[in-house]
Amino acid sequence: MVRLKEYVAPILTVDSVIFQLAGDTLSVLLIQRANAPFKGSWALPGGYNAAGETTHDAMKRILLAKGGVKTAGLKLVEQLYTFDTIARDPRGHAVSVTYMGLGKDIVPEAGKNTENPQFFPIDNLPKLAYDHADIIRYAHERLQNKVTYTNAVFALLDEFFTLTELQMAYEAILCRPLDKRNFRKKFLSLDLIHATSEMRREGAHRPARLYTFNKQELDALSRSFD
Amino acid sequence: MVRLKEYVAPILTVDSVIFQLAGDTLSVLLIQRANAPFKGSWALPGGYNAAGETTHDAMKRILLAKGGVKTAGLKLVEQLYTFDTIARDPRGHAVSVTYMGLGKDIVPEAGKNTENPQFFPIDNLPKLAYDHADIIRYAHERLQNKVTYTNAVFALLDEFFTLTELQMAYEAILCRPLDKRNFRKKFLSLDLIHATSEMRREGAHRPARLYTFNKQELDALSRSFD
DNA sequence: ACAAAAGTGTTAAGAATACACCCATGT
DNA sequence: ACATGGGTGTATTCTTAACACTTTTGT
Repeated sequence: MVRLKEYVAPILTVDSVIFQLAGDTLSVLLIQRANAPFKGSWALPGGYNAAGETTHDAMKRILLAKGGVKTAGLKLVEQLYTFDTIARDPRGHAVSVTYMGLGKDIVPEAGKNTENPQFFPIDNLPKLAYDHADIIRYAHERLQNKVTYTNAVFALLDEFFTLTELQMAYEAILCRPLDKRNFRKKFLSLDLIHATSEMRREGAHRPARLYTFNKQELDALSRSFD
Repeated sequence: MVRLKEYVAPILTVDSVIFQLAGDTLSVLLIQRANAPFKGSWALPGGYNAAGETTHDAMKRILLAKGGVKTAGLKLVEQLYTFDTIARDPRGHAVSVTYMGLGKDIVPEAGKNTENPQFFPIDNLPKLAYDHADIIRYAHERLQNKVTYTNAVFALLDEFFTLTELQMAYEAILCRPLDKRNFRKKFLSLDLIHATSEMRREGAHRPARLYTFNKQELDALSRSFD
């Protein structure tokens, strides 16, 4: 058993995978590291979690400082997994708690400590520092699962959206085409969304009805989608 | 941004939820705390994770030291979630990485530092220290999900088992009765198990055919069970 | 012969899949 | 009038759910 007097805690870090839809592709927020190690490399926004700060608070602080993104602008934040096989720091063993965040129209704002935050399409990522490519893959899988048994997509869409936008979101996340008629029939039968009286008209074609989610919070589906 | 020279890591701890089937009920390994805080209370086996040790190694070490259980005897170990809202330690903020372990016929062995490890039926737990009741609830939910989309039950059964035992395992985990004929039809159609030529005879009734899993490792189902 | 658990099939309802044309608008 | 994306229905297959009796053994 570890004696308390000898106890030295491992380094604790937090990394965030922030997703949003850019047009019809899923994209991830990356920063370009300002410091060693991996200085200049692209990486997930992450940093040290000091004593007295919850991992979620650390995530908020670091995301704003390095990524220029306010957590309040995310519609869903969820803890993913804790990775501890990486030697993140020259001082030794580090443990990284990872979070996934979802939002819409996120614009990273440059600040004193931001490290060139940019969104990259998930299927066209630059070479990444650490094991961040693995973390993103893990987050993507989690998101794919999440949208099949919950209403989590709401967090990637505007409050009001068309069924085509909804379908495009699913296609971007699941990386495969879906049948339009079946998609609509099924999704409407799930009782997660309802039509509004509003239409959106844009371009030389029939206007689209706008829908909205019954709840802007995470909700489990009665039966799994797709 | 945190200056490295000022950086003090939070305390890192690891807690394990070890499940096994006792007869036809799911049970959890608990220990009776030997030290403050919560001295004398029942709790999950858990302890400090020192620098230089992965959380998984810490879990193994602590489970053996306090719980008298060798991790090698578990058929499946999986990280659950990282909790950091608890004030586990008088010295301040602590972060706890939790693991779930599944096994069969686990017998905790008393040792120098074991703290009276015992299995308790999940529906009849004593009052627990910390937020451990929440952690167990979380683990149980995860297990319920896991057995519906993977072959994870294998880790709670012997290598050879009867279909009745398999069904009883599912009923214990899901906490509801299942239809015998539908259960067998469905499970056999999933291609996870196969019949052996062996039968088990016990008691004054027809002997039961023994089955075995095709793989003794985690495998995703083609379609979700139940 | 009886008690006890093992084993087995059918039907009906619901869900998933495959698939092609008309509609409303702007230019 | 035409180009563009929005919107809609049906038939088939597969999956789920409900349900009760016969078989094999030990005593």
